[in-house]
Amino acid sequence: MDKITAPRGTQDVIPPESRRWHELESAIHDLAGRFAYSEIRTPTFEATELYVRGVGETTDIVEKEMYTFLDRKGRSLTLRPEWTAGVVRAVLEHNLLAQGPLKLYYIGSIFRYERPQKGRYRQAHQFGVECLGYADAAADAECIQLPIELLTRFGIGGLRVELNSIGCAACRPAYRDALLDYFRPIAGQLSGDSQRRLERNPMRILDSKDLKDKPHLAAAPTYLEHLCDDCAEHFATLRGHLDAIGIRYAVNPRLVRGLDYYTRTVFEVHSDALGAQSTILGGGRYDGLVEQLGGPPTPAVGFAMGLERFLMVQEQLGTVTAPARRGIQLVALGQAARDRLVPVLAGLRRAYDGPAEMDYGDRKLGAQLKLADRNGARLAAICGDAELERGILILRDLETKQQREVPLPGSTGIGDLLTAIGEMASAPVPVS
RNA sequence: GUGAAUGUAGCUCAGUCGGUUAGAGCGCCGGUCUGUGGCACCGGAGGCCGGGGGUUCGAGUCCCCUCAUUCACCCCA
Repeated sequence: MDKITAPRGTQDVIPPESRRWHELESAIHDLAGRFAYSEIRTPTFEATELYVRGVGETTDIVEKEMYTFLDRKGRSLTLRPEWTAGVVRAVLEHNLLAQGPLKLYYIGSIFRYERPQKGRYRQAHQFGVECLGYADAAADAECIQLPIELLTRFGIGGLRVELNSIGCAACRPAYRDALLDYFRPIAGQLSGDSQRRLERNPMRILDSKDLKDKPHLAAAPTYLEHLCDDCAEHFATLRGHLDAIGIRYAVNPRLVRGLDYYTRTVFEVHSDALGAQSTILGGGRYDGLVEQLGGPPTPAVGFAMGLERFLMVQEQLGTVTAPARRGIQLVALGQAARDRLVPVLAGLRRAYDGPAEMDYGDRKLGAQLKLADRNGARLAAICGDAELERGILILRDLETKQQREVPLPGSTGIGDLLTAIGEMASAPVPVS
């Protein structure tokens, strides 16, 4: 029989790697809080129709990447390929916009049926925010600053921040016509993909990497020349904000993004450390989406960041720090000592603010100290027959090798032991 | 969906022209050291050589199929 393995494009997060995930998630919750975002959790699957309408019928996501299935009653459901549509659905369902602007963040899985490669998986994880109800460019600036703060906090540099504006419903038709005027006469020289894009979604030709298309892109009309007054002013204001905040970016007139709902601001952050899938996060403004999904006209802006990619970049560019020694390992020599230490261990786990561990096997002293070392404990508390008889524990600092004796805690509680542990664990670590 | 590379111990990898009992390093367990970790030395456990079929006296090695992984294309996080 074949071994059962994780499905294609999925991954197990196992120790010690899981620690890095936990640290990242903690930082995300902290940072989102500082920016005054509240967490939202939506279902892992939604009605297929939501994504078709929300993400756009002509997008790759909807055309070929969705995990869609029928449930037992024949309803078409789809595993979440991105968060925004589901978040907006939930916001409307609970009428959350009735109370004014709304700032939400999410963290969790997305699913896309794609061929896996470096930085791309069938189940991936994203952190993102949706800032609903603000048309002002300050909201756009906030959505760019937030993820960059996160990257900075993890010591990740060397990033490219790209920015563009892709206009609004007012100016898009004119720009679309300009694009068509430019590309139609040369359609025969474009790649097959781009020829198809020409009628359905001509803006997508702009970010083609096909060698047949590239020569024609440089001279193509850019949206920046066709923005309406309002869009141009919004873009200028945003650029002013980013300068004032101290965020460096490059305007990329060919940045368009693959989801239909974007308006005005679009941005991406890239890292060279990622290989071909260099986007670590992307986002933009989507002023029409809420209305399109049946809600009131509501300006909105947000971003989504790939956690796998974040961790991958961090590993290469950031400072992945080894955890400091922490906690205590109880070392019991023999069954009697082990029995005696069970309540001590239980007490430590109630009152001591650090990992408290004990080997339940019959390993000898050396082996248990090795275990303590590997577990990253700062202290070991040794107890064998001699110590039982004397009613003491030997506390050993695994860093400095200093030892001292403390009374074996009895029914009176572990206060003295805690004090001793605190004193020893705060001793300076010799620099090696 | 297309293309290429790679699948041998928990991990990273050797394995000659097809040849008899498949190796190393790291890790793990034990010993040297009856109760003091990291170092050193010694020993041990651990393998359907991804799976199936074929060629051959004989296959980890050659051929076919299949599965998986990786990288790239498309596109995205």
